[in-house]
Amino acid sequence: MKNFHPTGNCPIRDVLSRLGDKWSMLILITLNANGTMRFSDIHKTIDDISQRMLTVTLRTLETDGLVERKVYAEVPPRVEYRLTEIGYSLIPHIESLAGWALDHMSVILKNRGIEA
Amino acid sequence: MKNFHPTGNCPIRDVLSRLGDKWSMLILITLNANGTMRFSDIHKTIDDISQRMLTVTLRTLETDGLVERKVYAEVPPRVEYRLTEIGYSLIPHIESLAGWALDHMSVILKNRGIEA
DNA sequence: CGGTATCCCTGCGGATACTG
DNA sequence: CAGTATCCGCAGGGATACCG
Repeated sequence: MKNFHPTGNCPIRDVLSRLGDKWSMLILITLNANGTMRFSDIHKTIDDISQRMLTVTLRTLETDGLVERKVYAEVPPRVEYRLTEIGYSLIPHIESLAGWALDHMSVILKNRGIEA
Repeated sequence: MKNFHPTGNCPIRDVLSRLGDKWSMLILITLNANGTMRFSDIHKTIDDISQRMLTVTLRTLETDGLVERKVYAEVPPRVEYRLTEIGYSLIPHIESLAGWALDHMSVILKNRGIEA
């Protein structure tokens, strides 16, 4: 019987659990689609995210090394975000997942509808 | 500026948010690796999931049409689970994501370590 | 502009006990 | 064996207000 947590904690689960939060993937593909973006640009593009969660999620992505944060010493301040190499390498996999979702969501949503 | 929620709610987000929960992907790849499995088999394979969450997650996957549930009228009861076609079609994308995680987790975990 | 700080609430998911 | 039912804690995340 094959399992996926060989012994102790599984680092794959750990890494993937981060991407499974509400905003990470969306921010990543947004940065990929638009290149370097300012904080306010991301916020305008994903307009239903709270300022707090945008900051928190970006910080996590930065910590993990998926996003690079660049602060310019100007007034008013300017902060730019872009994908790192490793962040960029993740994009195809997210896109493929999104592609699958796009292909199958109509069926899935229909399936859910029957529950009513 | 490209965004990913054209108007109103985005169904892609909706579908993906289900997979983003704690157990769905793990159950799917477990079923894929082992074929048809009984409830207790899945539980033994993923031994740190609670009985409740295994039931709940399996029901959701069944509702979405990713997993098929087959009950045998026996005593003691036997219930078998297997991937549906659509569930099976998702596997490669999960595997590719897991592969990426496996490739990059050492760097990511190291990056996180610096925060201490 | 790009954040922090604070408060608070929802709901995911764990623990435990019971059942057909 | 394969579930339900119930209770409950906690973390994710929203709203609001304030700051350099």
